[in-house]
Amino acid sequence: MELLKANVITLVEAALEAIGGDGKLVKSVLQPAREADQGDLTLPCFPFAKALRKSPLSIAEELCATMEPHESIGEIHAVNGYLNIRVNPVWLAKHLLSVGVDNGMEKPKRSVLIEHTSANPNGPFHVGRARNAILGDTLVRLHRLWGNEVMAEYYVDDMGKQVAVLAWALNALSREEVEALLEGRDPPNPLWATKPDHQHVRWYQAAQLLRKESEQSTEIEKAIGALVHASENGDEAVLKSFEAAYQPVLDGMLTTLGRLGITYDRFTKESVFVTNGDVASLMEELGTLPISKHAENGAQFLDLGERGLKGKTEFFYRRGDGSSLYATRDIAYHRWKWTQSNELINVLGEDHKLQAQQVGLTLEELGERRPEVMFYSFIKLPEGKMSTRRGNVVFMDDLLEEAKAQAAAVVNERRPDYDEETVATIAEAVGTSAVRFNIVNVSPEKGFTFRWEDALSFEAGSAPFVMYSHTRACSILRNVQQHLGTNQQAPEYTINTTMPDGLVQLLRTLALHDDCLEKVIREHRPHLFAEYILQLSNAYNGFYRDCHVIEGGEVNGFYFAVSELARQTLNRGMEALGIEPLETM
RNA sequence: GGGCGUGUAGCACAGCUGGAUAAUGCACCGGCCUCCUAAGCCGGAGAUCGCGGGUUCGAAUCCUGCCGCGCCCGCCA
Repeated sequence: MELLKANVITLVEAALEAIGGDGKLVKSVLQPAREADQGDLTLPCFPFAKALRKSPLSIAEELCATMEPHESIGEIHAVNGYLNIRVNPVWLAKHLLSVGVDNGMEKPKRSVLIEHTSANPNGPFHVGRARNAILGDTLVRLHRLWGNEVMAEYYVDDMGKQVAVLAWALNALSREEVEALLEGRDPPNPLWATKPDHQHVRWYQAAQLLRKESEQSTEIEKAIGALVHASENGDEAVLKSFEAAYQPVLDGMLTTLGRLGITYDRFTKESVFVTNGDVASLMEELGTLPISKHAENGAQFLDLGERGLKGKTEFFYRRGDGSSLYATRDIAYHRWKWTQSNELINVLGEDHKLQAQQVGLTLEELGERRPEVMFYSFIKLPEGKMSTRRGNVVFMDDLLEEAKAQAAAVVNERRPDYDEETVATIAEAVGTSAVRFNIVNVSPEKGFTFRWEDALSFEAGSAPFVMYSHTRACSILRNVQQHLGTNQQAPEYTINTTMPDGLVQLLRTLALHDDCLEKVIREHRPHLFAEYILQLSNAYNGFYRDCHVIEGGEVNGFYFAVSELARQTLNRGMEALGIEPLETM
């Protein structure tokens, strides 16, 4: 609890000095207590034992006796060599109700460019791709909650082989040919008959089949190769035809993402850096670097082994035919990004680790900084890796439909009096929130296996659990407003000196909000904030159990103020996690 | 073969800038709706923290060796 630490650290330092210790050590040793019943802060006294020639137990006891009192300190105890400090709930309540959950840390306003999703626009969004978008969007929202200015950017790969395949197929194959080729596969879900991503992907899949298995595969490969080559040389007609091919697909993907509340501030096309000459001049500049070398056929690479890269150290940035590679364009893109913002964060799959390192090292070689990267592991199905080709994918559109249907069943069961429209609204919010939460809730670097029963769990530890706590707080607000009638003035209150356990726990949890958010922003680990919001909901439920805001026809002003602070904090936190804060459910 | 990551209760997952009794959810056992929404609350049971060594007053956490799993090691994107 940074708030308490800031208030008591000088007292602890003074106490340690008074018994002959080095006060400067306190700063690094004084830490949040591990268990809530130990207190809020703890000072393990073991590190001081040697210098003071005393046992940690007696040091803790001496410190306990020496410490000056402070209004922020509720209790202080020496236990087993630890000095445990518990916050004074009255002081904490006063602080929280006057300045809010702000813990007093400095928050210099930063401007951050976060690039995420950036999926190839060649087919519908599937759950495997979703981790990037959900983590990225959550990171964007968390930064905004912290007060940073954020640009959320989608880098559109509009000139690679994948787009070329799509463009070629849409041009060369008729609907009948496509359907004939795909016969025997799962037919497309009729629900998405008008969604272009689900439609156009059929052409892409048919083309992939032809490339692999047909007799004309070499000619097809040649045709596609020519398109790729033309696009890399900035051929405007080809780039236009690419755009015509991918844009409807991208739009379809964005519709799906929009349903999850994921939006972007800007789309930047890869081809821009080819057509505007940035890539060409970049390659010139790279060629002047001392670590740049030539291959036999004229291709060029940097030898990054000299910069500490292990394993394969040659990083090719120019092909033998003089054209650029994806990574080259990525470097040009990053140079441009540095002109847009002074802080860059990329959300990338673990398969991009090597390339991110190559790009990062190259940027440093050019005198730029390397961007920060949040890596995540892939989502797989219980049956194994997700693959469009083998047909074991879960499309996000299907998942969201299923989530909504299951949520609707729960609502119908629990609230039989709700009308159809209300049920639909709640079900949509619960479904999408549950899906998002299921994914942000686990640490990104951990492998993730998608399971329907987990994604659609509506119990404790899920988004609906959080949503439910929030609706309770909303319900209290409504009841209080009704109680106050036309006089909407919030009731006066004094802070009780004795507080039920649930209330104290809620106050302590609220006090941790900024500590957690600060860490999450610093380390790019959104799941920690998800865990915090779960804790906060749990704490609110405890408060709800112990403290009746309206009792005997009277509104308890103090309880109401705490309930409102919790409601607002929950609400903002939910927004930051992409959980829809419903008022009733 | 090399690099990076990961391994914690039946399942899932937190903790990993070293600190006390390893947190949480699911599943399991028991209790709570004349009282602000029971999608909730309270209690119980369940863990050789992958295995072996080392550093330390103290190791799930740091170092090291082994084992399992994932990803990467294209003049692809």
